[in-house]
Amino acid sequence: MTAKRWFQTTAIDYPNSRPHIGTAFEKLGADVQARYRRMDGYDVFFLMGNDENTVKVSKRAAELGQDTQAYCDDMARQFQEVWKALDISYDVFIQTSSERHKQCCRKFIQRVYDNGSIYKGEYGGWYCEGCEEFKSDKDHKEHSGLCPNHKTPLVRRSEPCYFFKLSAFQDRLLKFYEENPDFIQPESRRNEIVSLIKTEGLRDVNISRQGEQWGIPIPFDPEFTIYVWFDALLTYITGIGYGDDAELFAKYWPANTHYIGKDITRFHTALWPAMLWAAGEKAPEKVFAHGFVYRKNESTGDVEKIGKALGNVVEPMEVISKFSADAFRYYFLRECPYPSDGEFSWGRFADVYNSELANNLGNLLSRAITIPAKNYDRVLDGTAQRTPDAAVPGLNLTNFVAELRTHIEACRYNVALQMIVQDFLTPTNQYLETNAPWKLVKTDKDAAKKVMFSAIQSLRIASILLKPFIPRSAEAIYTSFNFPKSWGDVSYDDAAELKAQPDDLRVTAELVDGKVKPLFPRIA
RNA sequence: CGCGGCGUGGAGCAGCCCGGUUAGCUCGCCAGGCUCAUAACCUGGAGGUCGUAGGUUCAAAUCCUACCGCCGCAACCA
Repeated sequence: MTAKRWFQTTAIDYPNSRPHIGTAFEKLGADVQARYRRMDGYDVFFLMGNDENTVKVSKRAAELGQDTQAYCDDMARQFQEVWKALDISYDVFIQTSSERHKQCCRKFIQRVYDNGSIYKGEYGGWYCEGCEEFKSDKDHKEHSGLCPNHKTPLVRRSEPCYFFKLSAFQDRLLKFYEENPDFIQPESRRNEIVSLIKTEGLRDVNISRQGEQWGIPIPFDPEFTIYVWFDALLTYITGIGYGDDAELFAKYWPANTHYIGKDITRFHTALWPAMLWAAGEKAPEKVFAHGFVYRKNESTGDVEKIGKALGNVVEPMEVISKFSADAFRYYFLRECPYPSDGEFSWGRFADVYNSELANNLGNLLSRAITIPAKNYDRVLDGTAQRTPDAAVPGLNLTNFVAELRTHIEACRYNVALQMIVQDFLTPTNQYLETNAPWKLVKTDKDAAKKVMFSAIQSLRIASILLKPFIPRSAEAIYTSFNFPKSWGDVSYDDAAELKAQPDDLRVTAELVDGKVKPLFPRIA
């Protein structure tokens, strides 16, 4: 019984440098979706990986005097170390240099060849004899026909190669976009691709390289290797058993969503479906192109693209080790809209962290734990079997959760988090302020108890709503009290109603001298 | 005329598609309250000719036109 399955992927990364915060942003957004779907009972398969069969990678390894495979394996280890530190809940991590991937690739390309969508031709381009490689038309234009490295004239050169008949799929693609308006998300990206294809059209693409040692040899002509893009996209199906596990493949394909960066939208929305069709497979259901994270230069105020050239790379580990994985997750998910672009600066990071995580959420938890601990010896007796009053009475919880779901499913994580904070957590703090249980307890201990019972119910709901975003902290909140349902089983629907529980509500959090350890210590 | 996005109080954003109460939110700033809590929390306040110029309309941040400025993509930069 697999009523609901959910197969999602992120783009696979070039391992020629360690992941930076922009790379992590993509994985984060995908991870929230995976966690959210799991809470909803989906059988989730989340695939990630590294794209290793490129000349750049073998060159980088050579620079370091390392064996290419050993270099790739080490980078794969380092990437996964970062993803694990960020609590990215992937199920499988594919290295394209793995033998399994290569074998499945060969099967795929052979099938496309047999189906007549690959032909041999000549590729012409601007070649630098010093670099021994082709330069792009852009390089040619920008450097007035000279090699950017050698400053020598580029020469026109052509060599035999294999082309994929992408142009043959143009009409089918346009029709597909029309019939599946959600295929490319967000909408702005869809418009971009559609107009691009309509105005410029699609050309056949060179999918081979000649005379390379590193890469996957083409089965029907081993003199050539498969061009990285053709091979990289195939990760999405070789990772779920294409070519060697028909059952697994049938279960998960077509993918529900590919999460990618906006720069590679055309590969995923034009080349990829066409490749699949050429091999007799279905296109994926959706491609979500997220925005980029830029770096705000704190001294000049300029917004810069992240890159080694500018020396402004921030590594995820730098943030994680200084603060926490959840702090990292929260900042990017709350501050940077996934469908468009966002910015990072340490100053802004501290602002968001302090105001929302420390002051609003963290402090609320501290208040909710300390008052029962001090005045009721941790136990709110008489609350068993009773349904608490709403701490946020004006809010229709059912509608609220439904609206949050809509935002999460559309990857508007920033909007969802804003709603949780502004429409739920802040009002809960206001509720405490209005009812002042610390004062009320002196005159009416039972009334004060009811207030706390309601406030703590808000924390139960908030922790569930926050679970996909900041899993560890959400768990810490939930397990600070004896809520009956086990943390692993909670779903978003559990947040949609105020719930009674069999036992009296009790504070189970660990206390030191009657105090809780702050969930998010303020950044000074 | 390559494609796309953006320009709203000091900073960051929402609102615009489907024009109409005192233009909303977060941070910062100022004043007050509270003291359970992580110098946290709550209330109030100052601060905006909604890029510019026209147009449509009883009415425009919201629709139309032109212009200015910033940014991204342009088929191996997440």
